Amino acid sequence: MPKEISITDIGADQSRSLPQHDRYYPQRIEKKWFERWSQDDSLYRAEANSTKTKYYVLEMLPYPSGALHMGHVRNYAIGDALARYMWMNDYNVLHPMGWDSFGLPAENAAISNNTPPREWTLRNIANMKAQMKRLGFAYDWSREVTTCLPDYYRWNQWFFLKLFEKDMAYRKKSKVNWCPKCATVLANEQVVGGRCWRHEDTLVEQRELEQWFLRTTKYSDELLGDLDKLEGWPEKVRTMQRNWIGRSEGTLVDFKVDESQAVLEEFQRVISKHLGVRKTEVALESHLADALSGLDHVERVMAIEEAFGIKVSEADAVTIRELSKNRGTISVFTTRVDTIFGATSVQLAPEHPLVAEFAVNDAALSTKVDVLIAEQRKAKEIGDIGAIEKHGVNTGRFAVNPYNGEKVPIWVANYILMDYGTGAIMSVPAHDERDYEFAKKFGLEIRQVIVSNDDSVSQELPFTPLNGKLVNSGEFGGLSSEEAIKKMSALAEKNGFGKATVTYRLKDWGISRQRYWGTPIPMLFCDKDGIVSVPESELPIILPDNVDITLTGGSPLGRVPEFVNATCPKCGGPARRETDTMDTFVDSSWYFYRYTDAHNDKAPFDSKAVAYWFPIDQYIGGVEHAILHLIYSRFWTKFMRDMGLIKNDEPIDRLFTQGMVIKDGAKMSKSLGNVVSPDEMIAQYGADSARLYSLFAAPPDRDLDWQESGVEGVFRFLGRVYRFVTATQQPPAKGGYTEAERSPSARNLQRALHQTIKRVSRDFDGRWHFNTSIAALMELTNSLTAMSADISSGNISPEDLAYARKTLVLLLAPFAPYLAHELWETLGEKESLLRAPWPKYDPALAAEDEIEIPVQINGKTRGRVTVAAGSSEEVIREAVFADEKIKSLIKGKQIVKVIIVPGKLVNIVVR
RNA sequence: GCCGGGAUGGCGGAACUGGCAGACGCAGCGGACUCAAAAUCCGCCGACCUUCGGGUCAUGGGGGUUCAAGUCCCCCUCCCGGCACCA
Repeated sequence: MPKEISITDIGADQSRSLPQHDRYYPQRIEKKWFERWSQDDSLYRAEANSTKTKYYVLEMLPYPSGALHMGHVRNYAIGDALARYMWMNDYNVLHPMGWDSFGLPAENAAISNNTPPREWTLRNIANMKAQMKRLGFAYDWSREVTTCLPDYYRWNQWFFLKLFEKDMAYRKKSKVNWCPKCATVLANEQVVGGRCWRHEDTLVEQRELEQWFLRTTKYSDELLGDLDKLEGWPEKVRTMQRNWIGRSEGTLVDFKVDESQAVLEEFQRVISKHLGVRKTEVALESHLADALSGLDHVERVMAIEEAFGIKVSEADAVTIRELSKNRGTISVFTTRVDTIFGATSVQLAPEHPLVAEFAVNDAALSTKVDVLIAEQRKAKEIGDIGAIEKHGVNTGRFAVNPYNGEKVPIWVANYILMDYGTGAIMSVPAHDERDYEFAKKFGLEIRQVIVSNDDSVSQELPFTPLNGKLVNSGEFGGLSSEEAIKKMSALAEKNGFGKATVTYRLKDWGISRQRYWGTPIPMLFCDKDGIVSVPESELPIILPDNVDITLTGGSPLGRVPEFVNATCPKCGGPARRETDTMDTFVDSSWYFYRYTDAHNDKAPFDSKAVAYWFPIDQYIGGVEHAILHLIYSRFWTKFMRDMGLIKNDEPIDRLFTQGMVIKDGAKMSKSLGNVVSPDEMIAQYGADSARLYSLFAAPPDRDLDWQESGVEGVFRFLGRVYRFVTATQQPPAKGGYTEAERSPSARNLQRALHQTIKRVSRDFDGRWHFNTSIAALMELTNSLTAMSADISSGNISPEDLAYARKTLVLLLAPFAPYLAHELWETLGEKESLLRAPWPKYDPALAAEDEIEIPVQINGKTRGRVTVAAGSSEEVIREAVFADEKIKSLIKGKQIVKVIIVPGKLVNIVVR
């Protein structure tokens, strides 16, 4: 059963044993309100049919690892403060929470503790939910989403069927990333520097597997273009997504493979063998070579036999036939087609299919290519493909540059990537640094075809800028690079040897996982009908319990015959179920839509509910999801829109990424042993202090350096607030104050309150620097405490004091809800604090009566004068020149200039 | 290499649009209360000089713009994060 946090455990605090009436005693207060909220949390619920403006605030749902850590507390404290602030500003707030509860840790726990994943996960959820409640987070639990339960994952399956229907999900055999520790495939997004995103020490391997893919690339352009619209997102995240999508405009150019040279060489070999001389001694006269190139291979063999009086063996004839085959074209992708007259070779990735063909009859080439492949793999494994030294092999074949008919050698090189572009490039050493380096090393020709328009610019090779003009480029000579790119692309398209195109780094999303604890993919394999989808009416395909989990031997579900064996819905014959499960990022790609209608069993959600709540007004979470979750969920949104299910193009209007929680210079982690448990914090200082400190110690977007002693500080602050509200003496009633009659002390009080209202509200509405909001509340509390003499002497009316107490409590409510609720009740307020109106800022009351203006002489502060607020330049000038100190300082000097910034400062420039 | 973010006291951090650098908090020092401690309250708290009035220097380094620069411009160093032989 779930282990609820025992509240009585928490209250045991022996060191502080003073009478409780004048002491802040969080354990007592928090216990009381915890119990009340446990009985009734209806105020945390979003309202149905509300006339208020909606506000959807969401924190990223956690993986139920077992217990909350301070990073969670910080994340949720930010969201909770915002939710409470919006409630107090009369919005209809949706603030839900759920569990991203499929995933590998549950399987690992199953193996090491012999606990079924389901049980382990649900127990963790119960524990973490109790912690969240203990921390006082105001979630609408009636909408809780748990992704590992069938009422949720059935809709993953439903979506998969829709994706399959629309040809947005497909099955393909391909090279995939494999993490040996996870014993499963990883998406490209889950590989970080060649290593598994979960296992920093584990290198990802490449395996060839049949996988389900989602066509994320269909939305490449939209995913990229719409980033410009997401103005409420951090620039950093948008940039990371732009880089990830990696759009680049360029030109595809087809180079025809020319075999005549290789054929000639083969003839040389054959002839030299027969004549018993070295290959180089066989001179093929050029006319013969030309003649050969026009013949088919049989005619070639006959021609050679006749000319040299030899008999070509059957085996050699076969080789010649192979070499004579037209091997088609090599398509290269380039962003600089303007440099193509400088292309002096074509370079293929070692794993390019053509390379294997070339190597079939060339053992030497094959061996060399294997070395290149090995080098490339190794580099990928270290995670630094740039670190390997450039290496290449000449295939002896040639390709024809379609722009000038020139034959250039075809090489294979270890720095060419198969998975970008076409896996082949044209090499232009004069105008590309990498090609230059390669050409130098292997003695390839370097031919400059772009020159600078500007003589003052250094033209040292490689000359790469785009602002030159073409030379040695036939009909294109003299054009600027930009013009040339357009014209040359157009020519390629017209003549059918290429076209302008766009290439992306983004790949389709491989979602198959060879694991147990995930959503079963609702597909069947039938010997007769092939791949068949499960009929919608049969959903959900339930993930079976009692499965033997091991990390070897493929998908655990494959060992459950009751699961695997099914009936083909088309032919009624036997069929085999897909035993892979879905990537857990599928779960989190649309969970926030489910919150709008969490109990719908007819559809993933009601479109009307989504139309009302979406987009999410404010999403809050760690920057580590900048690519993964945030790109998948944008994709999912676009797909659902195209299905007609929703209207919004993007799921999230504003995104906030909070910093990490650091301790002793490192990210808090179990392995480093520097974790601070929220439970300990709560036990010692209370939930309010834990929350408040996580907001106070640093601006939310920066990393937070956790210092135990800092918590002590906010705890003391809460104690001062508690004492001010509960223990300050009620002043004697004088009654009948008008605004004009207010004592200076009372004016000061009003001013302090309204200045604080302004500062705290500003932080919520703008930049979210809650550390300064809390500092403002501390300053307010300090000045209220300092006014105690004024209060007890009756200089402040009971009404003003009551307003001060009430305002302080209201301003504190988003940050320290337990104490605020307690004090609110102490003040005799009947209305719920969560719906009490946020204090309104009155500029007139916040205004200063008098201000002190610093007076600088030549930019250095030398004195100050006090004038009425809002004084004109003239008044200030008079006050400054009447000041004795200033007078003596400028005596005998020539005044060059007097700068007066009303309300700010005065600067007198003297000589 | 490219992109994004940083660098301010012993520490975490303030300083909104160029206008008193160091708010607020921690730690430290001194004091009050107390038999004592805890708790609480008050004062001091960047460096150097000082005739105790004040003065000089200080926001990673160097230059510049300006009456005035932590803030704007140019150059450089270092740190964090992301991407990276992407053709």
